[in-house]
Amino acid sequence: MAGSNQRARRGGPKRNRTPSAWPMFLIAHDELVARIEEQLRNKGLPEINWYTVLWVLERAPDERLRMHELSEAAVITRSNLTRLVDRMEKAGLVSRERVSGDRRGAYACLTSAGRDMKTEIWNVYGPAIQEHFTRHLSPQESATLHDIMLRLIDKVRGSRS
Amino acid sequence: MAGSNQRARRGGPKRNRTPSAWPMFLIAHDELVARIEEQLRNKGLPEINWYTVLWVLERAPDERLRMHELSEAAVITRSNLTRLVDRMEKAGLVSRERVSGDRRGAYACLTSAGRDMKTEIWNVYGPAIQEHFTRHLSPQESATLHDIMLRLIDKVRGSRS
DNA sequence: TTGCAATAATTGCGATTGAAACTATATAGT
DNA sequence: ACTATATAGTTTCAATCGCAATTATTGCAA
Repeated sequence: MAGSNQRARRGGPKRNRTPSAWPMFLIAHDELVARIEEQLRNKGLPEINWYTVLWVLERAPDERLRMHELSEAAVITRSNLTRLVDRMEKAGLVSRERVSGDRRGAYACLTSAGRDMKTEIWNVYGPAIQEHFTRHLSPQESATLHDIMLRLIDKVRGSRS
Repeated sequence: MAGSNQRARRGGPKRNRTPSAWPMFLIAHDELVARIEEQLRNKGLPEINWYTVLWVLERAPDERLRMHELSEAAVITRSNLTRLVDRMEKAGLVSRERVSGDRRGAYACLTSAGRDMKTEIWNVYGPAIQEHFTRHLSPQESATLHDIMLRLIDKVRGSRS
């Protein structure tokens, strides 16, 4: 393999490797989520997952979804969703209802308190996203970021099945 | 407020809002991390945090760092780091040493088993990052993503102090 | 030198997570 | 109809997390 060196740089400055975006991606995620959840907590509001569940349910036909559908739509594992819905039910934001025709199943249904809470969370969450995320991106960058994330999601999902 | 409508679209198709990149960012993170940690687990290797700690320590002068420095460099809260180092110490990958001149302090020091483990993890982690992340980005996109994440980190940190 | 705020690290505790096991019901193949 | 297999949802258990409180030490200022 002698001679296979690409552009030997004897004694020259170190080659500039393109820095990997991966570690920055991890750090940005952790810090943004930590900061935004801190802001929610400071206002006595629950965590992001609660908002996600409420958001998904509000858009669902009849504002209700089977547990497994909600699990998939909200990207929360089955067992975590069971417990999350337990807590949210205890807080009166959702209710469970039986499914006619499939006695294994359960619906998670949005309550009106849940609808209100969704708004209340958004009043803090929305501006927080704006302040810490959207605000610092050009429309161009937002679009690129969106595309990239979508592609990564698509690929990683494809690699499982 | 009558007349304040911007571009009324009576009966036309819904307006195209630019989709927010935020939810995709959250989902991409969760799915990528879940998938990559699954691959690590499948080979009997520990989670990403362990790698981060080993990586940071290896680059530190004398392969050791004060707990609070390591905490900052690895972006792990103080209390979580204490317990993470407990586990890693139990596994023989790092050791704690007293600090001369400050009896409150402790160093976390990389052991040779830790150095080996870092390599072993990287042999799976590196390719996994490539497979699920880097591989799907053009060099251009990687650079953009890196810049954006760096900027977001910078801004969110500035907003705390 | 004494007292008081700041710093380093750890710990306690309740909440949340992940993975595997479990229960109940539904569906398919024979 | 009968067994096997798949699906829905929950539960268990151990591991991890976030936060506030705690312990020990240091540095500073009166």
